[in-house]
Amino acid sequence: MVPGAVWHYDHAVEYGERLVNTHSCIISQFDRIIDLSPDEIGLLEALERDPRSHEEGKVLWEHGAPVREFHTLTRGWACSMCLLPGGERQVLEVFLPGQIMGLRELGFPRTQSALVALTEVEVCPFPRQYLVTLFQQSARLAELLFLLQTREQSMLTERIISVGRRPAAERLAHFVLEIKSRLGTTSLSFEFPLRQDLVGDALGLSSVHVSRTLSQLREDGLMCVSAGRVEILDMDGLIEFCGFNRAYLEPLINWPGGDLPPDRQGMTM
Amino acid sequence: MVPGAVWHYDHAVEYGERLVNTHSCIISQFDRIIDLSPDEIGLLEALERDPRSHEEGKVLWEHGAPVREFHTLTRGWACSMCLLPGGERQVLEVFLPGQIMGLRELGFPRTQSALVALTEVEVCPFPRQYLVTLFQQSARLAELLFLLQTREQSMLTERIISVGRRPAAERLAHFVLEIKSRLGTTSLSFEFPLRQDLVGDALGLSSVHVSRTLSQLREDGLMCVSAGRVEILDMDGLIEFCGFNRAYLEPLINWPGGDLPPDRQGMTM
DNA sequence: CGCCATCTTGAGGTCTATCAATTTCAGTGG
DNA sequence: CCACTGAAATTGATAGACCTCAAGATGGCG
Repeated sequence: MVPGAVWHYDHAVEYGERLVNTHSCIISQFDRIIDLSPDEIGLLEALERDPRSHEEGKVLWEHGAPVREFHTLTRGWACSMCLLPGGERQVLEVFLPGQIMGLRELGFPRTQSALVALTEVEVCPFPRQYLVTLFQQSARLAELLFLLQTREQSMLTERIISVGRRPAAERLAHFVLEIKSRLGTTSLSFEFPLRQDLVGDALGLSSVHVSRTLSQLREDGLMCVSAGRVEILDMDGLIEFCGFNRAYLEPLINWPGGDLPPDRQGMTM
Repeated sequence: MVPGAVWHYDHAVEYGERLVNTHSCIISQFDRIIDLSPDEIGLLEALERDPRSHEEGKVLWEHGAPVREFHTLTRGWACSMCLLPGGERQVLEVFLPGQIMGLRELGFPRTQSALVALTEVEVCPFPRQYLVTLFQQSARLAELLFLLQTREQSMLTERIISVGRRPAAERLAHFVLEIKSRLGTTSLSFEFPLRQDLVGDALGLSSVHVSRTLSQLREDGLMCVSAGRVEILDMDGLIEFCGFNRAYLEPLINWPGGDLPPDRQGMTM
């Protein structure tokens, strides 16, 4: 980490259950992957220069809208979703603070999915063209964005595995463990503001079956999801139960810092 | 297109049913998205300098192997897949000629999935480090790679929609139409060298159910999949039936060529 | 001709969806 | 403080989609 950049990080405050940096949510995410120069930090700061609040349910863009801007998420939860002709929904991505939302849309003239706030959120819009600027001004940031997208992609492939091949209970367990891992919390109890119908739409299940299956997981002493919170009752049991391996959430640290790290792909949390 | 680059394209030959460029498979793909300079073409040519043939079934890398190199696919079909503890498989991506395989792995020290040849293939390996070089030497190529990844990502999200919310018949129809669109063939009959168990593993179905459902689609006069070929019997009917919209396969043309194109997101093929 | 992989077909069972009724609970106003 | 309200969650009953197991058909290939 660059010494001159330290001041960016020293105002972190306990915010709910997550350590949120008052200056830059994005940078603290990125900086875990590569060491950022002051110039690079300057470029990234432009990504969250314009904070705006929206209430739960706000549609930041519709499916099929022209792709004009992206948003960084600095507070709250959001998701991308599609509506099918028959009225079914499919949730594609769940966004947590520190993420840039909508990078996937960059390659298209019109959005491939809707973007919706799941809680009250704070987002910072920035124009599409700024990303092009960023690519031109810093090859390392281009790499960084690319790496972040590989992580997004791995979350999508892991979802395909869940929906394609895991039974409902394992799907739910895996989903919750992914969220926990992404939140970076070590606590066995954390906020989880997703309603059951939304979880169902993320995992290809009906809300009724989500309810039943969560009851089952509770009776089995694995986890308890209710009232906007998750309580992990048996961490090891859960990991074992759904075969969770957090490797797919861990892009390279200090890239491209040379050698491959030793095999860290354990089942540990 | 740059005049000096024309010679790269004038040796295209009819190869089976697809137009394959004898000089560079990759470049002809990329060049549809942005105009490439001679320098950029030179950089890209390094990606297919070292062609090698492999037989059907060859494992190019195992799940969990160190990420040391990527492969461009210049002939044949391949796929990425995961094996689950219970022995189930999930096919994640199907690769066709002209694609760089494994970019998704760049962000990780070890591969997140296996890479397997589905037919006899010709692939060109190149070292991981070369991508970093490429990012440093050309911001436009970095952008281009990023755009290609947004397309990969959209194929993954579309698969999530299929597996999560579409019944088996629509899943199969959508999958076949995606392949047809990606092959770029206008013919209603084309090669399709995927066995039914593999299709099932891509779509979260059992091979038995794939067989039954394909029979159904044949009886309904929509399409006929057999003996390594697809015959589309009723193109409009198929598109209507599964709600196929090829927009997610069409990244920006001549990016960043300025204005957004008019709404091309029709249901046309 | 026989062998093997692949595909097909049948029967029965499991998982999940759907529909509908009930409960819970936070918010609201009397 | 308590009834009223509406969204969300739970529960029960039934139906349907898909899976598994197993037997038979098909077709390429030595």
